[in-house]
Amino acid sequence: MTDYQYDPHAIESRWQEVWEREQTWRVTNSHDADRANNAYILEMLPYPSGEPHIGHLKCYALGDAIAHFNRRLGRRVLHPMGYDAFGLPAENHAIKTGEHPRDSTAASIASFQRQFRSWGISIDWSRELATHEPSYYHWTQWIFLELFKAGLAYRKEAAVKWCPHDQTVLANEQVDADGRCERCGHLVEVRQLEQWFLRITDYAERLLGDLDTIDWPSNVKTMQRNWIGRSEGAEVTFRCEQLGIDYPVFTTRPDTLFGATFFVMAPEHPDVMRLAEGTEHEHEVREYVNVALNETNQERGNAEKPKTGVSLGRTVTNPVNGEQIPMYVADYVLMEYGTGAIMAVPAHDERDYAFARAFDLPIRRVIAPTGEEAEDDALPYAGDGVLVNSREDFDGLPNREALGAIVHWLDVEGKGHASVNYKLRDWLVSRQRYWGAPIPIVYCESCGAVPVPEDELPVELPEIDDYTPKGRSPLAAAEDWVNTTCPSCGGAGRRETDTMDTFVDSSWYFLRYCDPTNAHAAWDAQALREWMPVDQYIGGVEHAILHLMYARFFCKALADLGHLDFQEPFKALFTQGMVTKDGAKMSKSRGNVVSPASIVERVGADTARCYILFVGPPDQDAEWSDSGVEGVHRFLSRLWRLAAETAEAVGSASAPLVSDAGAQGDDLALLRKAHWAIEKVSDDLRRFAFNTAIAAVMELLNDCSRLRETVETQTMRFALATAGSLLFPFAPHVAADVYERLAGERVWEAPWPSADEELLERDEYELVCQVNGKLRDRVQAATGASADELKALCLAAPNVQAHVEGKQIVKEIVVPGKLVNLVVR
RNA sequence: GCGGCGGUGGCGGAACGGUAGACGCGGGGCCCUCAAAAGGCCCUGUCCGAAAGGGUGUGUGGGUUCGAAUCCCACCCGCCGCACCA
Repeated sequence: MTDYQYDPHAIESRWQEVWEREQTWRVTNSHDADRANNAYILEMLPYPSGEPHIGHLKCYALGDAIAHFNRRLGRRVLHPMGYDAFGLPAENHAIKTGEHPRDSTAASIASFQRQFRSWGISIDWSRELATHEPSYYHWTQWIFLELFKAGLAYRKEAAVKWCPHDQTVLANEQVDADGRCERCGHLVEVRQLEQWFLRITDYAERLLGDLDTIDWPSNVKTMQRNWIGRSEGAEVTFRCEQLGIDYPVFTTRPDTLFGATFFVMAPEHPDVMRLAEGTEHEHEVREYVNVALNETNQERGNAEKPKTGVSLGRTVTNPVNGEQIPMYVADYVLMEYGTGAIMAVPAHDERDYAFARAFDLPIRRVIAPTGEEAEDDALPYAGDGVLVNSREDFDGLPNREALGAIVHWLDVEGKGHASVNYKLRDWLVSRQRYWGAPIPIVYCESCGAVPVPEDELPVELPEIDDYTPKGRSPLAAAEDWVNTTCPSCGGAGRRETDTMDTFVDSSWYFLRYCDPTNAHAAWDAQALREWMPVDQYIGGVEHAILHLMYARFFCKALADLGHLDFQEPFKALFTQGMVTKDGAKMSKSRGNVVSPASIVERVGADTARCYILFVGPPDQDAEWSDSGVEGVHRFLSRLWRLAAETAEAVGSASAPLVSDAGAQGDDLALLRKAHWAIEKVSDDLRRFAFNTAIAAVMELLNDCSRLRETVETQTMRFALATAGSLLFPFAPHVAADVYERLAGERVWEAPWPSADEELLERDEYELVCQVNGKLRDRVQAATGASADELKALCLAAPNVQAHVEGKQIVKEIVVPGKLVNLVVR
């Protein structure tokens, strides 16, 4: 017999050439196709920087398994690939080296393409896109203008987060908890600047409610809910009589209104200086505000910090009782939440209590605990109870009831109304950077901000020499480009020089894949109907808030504008866990990076892909282990060798594969194992349990090895071909090779195998015999045996007798097909 | 503090309320070999025992059940997200 040696590189390049040449994974749009038989499987598109890392390998190995499984089930599968090519890293690289971002991005994209091919990912390359190409951002700009025309994109001056290092503004979501820039780690400052915003807050309620309609991991949904931060309460108006100004506040506790003893405004509140002006506090207030504004959010956000603030020397009227209560400015009140001003109820709020103690302000209890908590007379008291010290008609009411009654009363009096508040802020999308899609707006002295006409799109990025940010967009230096004519009046105009946040680019790319080469529109509605929404989206949990929220928002906004007929872009989401090494995230600084290229070089793509799926549940973090990789490599080697030897013994692979239920002995046992594996792998694939699916194929192969000498060649042929067929979604090259050798066919053209019921059924099984719930023996039982027969079998088992002897059987549990449990005393 | 997820051998991890530890790694023994590599076979939670077998064992303590890693209650620990959000 020939001495066979598994050679992954030869096998992998051979099959990759076939797939390349025949464009095997290409799908066409077919208008009469049944949507239910189409599947859109999508992994988050990579940001092309340097080379792909292990996380990419995991993501695409995972998605590819799902894509292949769906194809083998007979579905038409859309499985495209693209690149999120705009962004700061390429631009920072350009600042450092002078290399055009387009060139460094192109080099990185080429590296990603090479590696995706070398991994054998089943991509429809005809739909490939990159967000920095004018043919793509043409439509990013078009979407922006659609939003602009609908009033969903607007410009306003606002206190914005500014990164002094990157010299650009950031979205709230791009500032981390320490108040640092997510990209470069520098402390972020607050600046008042004119910026472009997208009105995502209009969609807060729908973004929240529709979470219930999608099949997403609960932790991602929770993160989105937290981020949207909905709270119910009331907006209540407090009037400053001295200046004749109304100050609405948002409160979730209108039931405590009678306990409001002072009023606090955020340092950023535009009226703070006006209020203090001319009072003896003016100077002190000015100093306090200056200090507060220079503090980081983290400093201000520290709950342990003693409360600070300054009196404004004014009062407002508490609308429920007409009391004049003093006004303060304090940094514990945030401008971005609610109205930037609060009513303070020290008796029932910890922060207000701390402030009241520090400033010696009155504390009035308006809720008294009842029942078990009646003993609790400590303040502040945030629990429920009955109203006291309020008004006769409210006193004595349970506070939850009083809340509604008070809001109703305020409404009637015109002093307030029920209200819902959200933490979610509008999305700041303008960036003072070069490497992004230009915002297609022209400013005109007489017409204002004018959209660039559709037939002039795309507004292409001009060539510039200096990418260094100087507090304004580098695009401003391209004078020829900036100076243009107003599309509206034909007079002199200046182009918007800011570019869009790259999250705008990635908020709609999944739509473009459906119709990627359309030169006349972003997409054709019919093309979208064939594929959208995405059946299965796959990516890292780090995008739980930003990307996934923005994409949902785009979908809803575009649907409202009549461009889409669905509300949610991603029906199902799967978030993969990280790949760690030595217990930590891989990073260059730690020096624990494992490059996919080096693994593929050493053991081949099939082993790399299989290992990363085998190591554990894909949604959990996985520790990289070189010896674990070797184990998987041994498994694939054994499979391939045994298949090659068996193929040689069979001679011709053209005969049909047979699994005859009439087989006997070891042949029957091996066939059964094969059918068991079919059942197991199919089931596991449906629930993304790739690790146990691969383990099942390993078990099948172990049986093949063990029974190699004793079974018929045709039995072995069937078992090994089945192993190859089942392994195809995970290790496509070696699986295709094995299957071709044994079955003479292309495995991806063969339907997914189905288990033979007759072979799954056994005429005998191992009956577990328990006494008092403890395993005491196992005996062979016939499949159809009655409960009485099973009980008798169990009683006859020697080790059962030993434990039943001399005792009384008080209960018998018989689970046919499983076990008998005898309860004795 | 609030919310989510998790805790099983030396390690990664399996287990519809029904044989805990599949599969893989690591470890041990053996075969093949002049030798090694590669490959193959067997053993491998723990304690008692020569073995048969028995005890014990899924973070801790209770509970439900004939039977609990799994369900319920309380707690401990770890990870992730949010957090002066009015």
